[in-house]
Amino acid sequence: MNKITLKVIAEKLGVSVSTVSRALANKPGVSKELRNKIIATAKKLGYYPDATAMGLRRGKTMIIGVLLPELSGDFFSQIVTGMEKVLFHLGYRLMLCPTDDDPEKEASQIKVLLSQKVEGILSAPADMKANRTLYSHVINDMKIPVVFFDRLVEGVDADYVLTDNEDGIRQLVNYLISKGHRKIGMIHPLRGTFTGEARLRAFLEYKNKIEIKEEWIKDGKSSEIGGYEAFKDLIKKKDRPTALIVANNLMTLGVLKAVKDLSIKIPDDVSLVSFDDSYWNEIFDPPITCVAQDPHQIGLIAATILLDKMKNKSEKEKKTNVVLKVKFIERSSVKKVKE
Amino acid sequence: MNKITLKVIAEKLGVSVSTVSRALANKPGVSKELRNKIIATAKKLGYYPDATAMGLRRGKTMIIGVLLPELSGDFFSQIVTGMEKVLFHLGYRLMLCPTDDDPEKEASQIKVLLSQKVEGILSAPADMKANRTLYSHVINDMKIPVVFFDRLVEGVDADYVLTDNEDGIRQLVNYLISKGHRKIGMIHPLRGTFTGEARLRAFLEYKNKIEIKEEWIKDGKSSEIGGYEAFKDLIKKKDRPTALIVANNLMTLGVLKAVKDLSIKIPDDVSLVSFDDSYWNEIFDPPITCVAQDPHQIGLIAATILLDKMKNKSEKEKKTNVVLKVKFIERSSVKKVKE
DNA sequence: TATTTATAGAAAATCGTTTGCGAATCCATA
DNA sequence: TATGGATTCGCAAACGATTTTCTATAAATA
Repeated sequence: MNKITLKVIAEKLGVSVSTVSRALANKPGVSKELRNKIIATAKKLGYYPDATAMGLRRGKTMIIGVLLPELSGDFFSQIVTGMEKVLFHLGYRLMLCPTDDDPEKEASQIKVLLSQKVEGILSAPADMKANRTLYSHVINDMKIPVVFFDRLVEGVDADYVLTDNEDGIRQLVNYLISKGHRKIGMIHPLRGTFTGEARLRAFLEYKNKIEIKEEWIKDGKSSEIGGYEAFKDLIKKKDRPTALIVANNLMTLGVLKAVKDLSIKIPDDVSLVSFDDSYWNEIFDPPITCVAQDPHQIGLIAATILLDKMKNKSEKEKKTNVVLKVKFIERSSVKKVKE
Repeated sequence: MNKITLKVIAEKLGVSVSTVSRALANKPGVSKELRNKIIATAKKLGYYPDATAMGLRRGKTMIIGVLLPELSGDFFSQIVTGMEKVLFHLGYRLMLCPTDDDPEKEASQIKVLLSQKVEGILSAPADMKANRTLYSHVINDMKIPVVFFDRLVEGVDADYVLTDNEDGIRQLVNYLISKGHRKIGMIHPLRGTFTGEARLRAFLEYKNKIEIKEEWIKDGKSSEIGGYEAFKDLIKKKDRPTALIVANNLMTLGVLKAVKDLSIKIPDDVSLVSFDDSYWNEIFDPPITCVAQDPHQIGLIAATILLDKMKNKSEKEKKTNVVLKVKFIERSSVKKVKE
C-alpha cells in the first residue's frame, strides 16, 4: 500500500498540493466546502503528516530534548512525568536522553538532539563544568533555549529551576544539632554534579561548629549500591558519628537495606536523616525524617519556563531562575542525645 | 551564524555536495586524500547531519517508539533502561510515549510514532483489545515491527516477551495454602490490561479449592493510591481473609503505607505476599514474600527481538515469543495458620 | 593507436511539506 | 459595465540530505 501524502489527496480531489496543505493546517485561503471535503478524504484515507518533511521544511520539529542522569529512579522519572504533563497536550514530544552522569555521553547526546533539531532542551547536566562551552554554543549560537533543572553548569547563561540545596542541608544539620548531636557524618551524592557539590559544601560549613571527621564523609555515588556500601563502610568504624545525613533518594534506599542487613537499630545505634523524601521513607521502621523536594513540581516549572523561552525567543536577556525550598518532615529516625 | 550543511562544506572545498555526502558516509567513490580533507573540514566547521533531511530522504529515522503506561514507577523505568542499554550504542534513540493506560491516548501516541516514522515499536499496551485493528494495521500494512512487552493485545500477530503471570499467581497461592491459609484475598492490577486480567483469572481458578469471597477481591488500579485504598477497604471488613495477594509493585507500596497508617501487624493480623519485587519489599518490616520479575531483563529481550525483526524484515512469518518465569522469594510476611 | 574499462567527481532527481507570489474568480459599488 | 478589492487556488521554490545518472579523465587492453 502506498503512503498517503498530500499529493495523493490532491490528485484524488483534483486540487493542488498547496491547497490541501492549507486546508489541513487550518490556514486561510481555501473555501469552507473544499476544506471540509479535503479534511474528509484525508481522514478517510488515513492521512497523517510526515514529521521529517515538516521538520525539514519548517525547521521545527515539536520535539523537546531531555537530558538526565538516568531513566530509572523515582526522582527523575517523576520530574519527567511533570514535564510531559505540561508539554504533551501542546503537541510536543519528549526525547529522553540518559547520560549516566558521564559528561562524554552527555555531549554525544546533545549532538543527537541538535541533529534532531529539537526546539528546546531541558537538562540536568552530568557535570558542573564539563560541557560549559557546548551548552553556551547551543544557547548563544544555535539559539536553542535551554533550561536546567535540579542541576546547573557553572558559567552558562541559561534559565534554571533548582532546589535550595544549601538550605536543605542546613535544616537537616540544625535539626540534628537541636537534638543534641555533635558528631555528624554524611553520605553525599556523586562528586562533580551540582547537587553533589552543593550539599557537601553546605555540610562542610559546619566544620567548626560540630565535629566532622574526614572519614565520616563518603561519596555514595547517587546510587543504591553506593549508599549501601558507604554506610557499611562508615558504620563499622570504632569512632563513628551519632547521626548521619544521607543526601539523596537512591542512596537512602541503599542505606536502609544496609541497616536491615546489619541489624542496625535506628535511631538507637545511629540517627538518620535524608535529603529527598520517598514513599519508602514513610513506611520504613522507623519512618525517616527528611527534607523533601517536589520532583513533579520541578518538572512542571522547568517545562513551563522552557515554553515561555520558546515563545519569546527575542527577549533572550530575561532569565527566569527559580530556587525551590525544601519541606522539612519530622518523623522518628533521630534520637535525642545528651550533649 | 549559518547552519553547516553539506553544501557549505562542498562550496568551501570546491567540490560537489554528493562527494561530501559519500565521503562522510564512508562510501566508495572518493579518493583517500579528498575524503580526509572533507572529514577534516567537516569536523572543523562542527558539522552534524540534519536528521529530518536524512529521515525524509531515506525513510528511516533511527528512532524507536516505546509505548508504556507511565514514565514514573520502578517497573517500567527499569524496563526502559534495559532497552536503552541495547539500542543506544547502535545509534537508535527512544521516543517514550506514556499512555496513562488510556486506549485513546495510546492510539494518539501511535499516530505520533507513525508520523515520526519510527523504525520499530516496543509496546506495553493499555488495553487487551482496544487498539487491535490499529496495531494490526501498523504491523501488516505499514510493515513496522512491533514487539509487545509485559502485556499483549489479543489477536494481534506480533512478537512478545511476557511474564508467566498465571504461574506466578499459582506459586503465591500454593505457598499460602501450604502455610495453612484457606481464606485469601487479592488486590489485582487494573482491569482490562493484560496483566490485570491474567493475574485475576489465575487467582479465580482456585475458587473451589479455597474460600474466595467477591468482596475480598479489589481492583487496585495498578497505583499506590489504588492499593492504599483497596487495602483500607478490605481490612475493615469483619469477615476478612487471613492472607492477601497484592498483584503488583506500586500497589504493594500503597498497601504497605496503609499497613503503617492503620498499625496493622504483618503477618499477625494478615499475611501478605506480592507479585513483583522491589527494593522496599526487602527493607520493610517484615520483609515481604513475593514472586519477582526481572524488568531490566524484559527490556533487554524486547529490544533484542525488535532489532532482529528490523534486520530480517523479510521473514515476517517467524515470531519470537518469550515467556519468562518469576522467581519465588520467601521472606517473613506470611504466618503459618492452623487449617 | 584505437577501444574498452575503471575511477572520481559533478549534476540532477528525489523524499513530503510549507509558503510567497501570481492568477483567476467573485461580488459589490460606482 | 467597468473598476477594484477580496477570496480562492495553483505554481514553483525551497528545506538538507541521499542516490541515481551522467561525464570527464586516466589507466588498461587489444
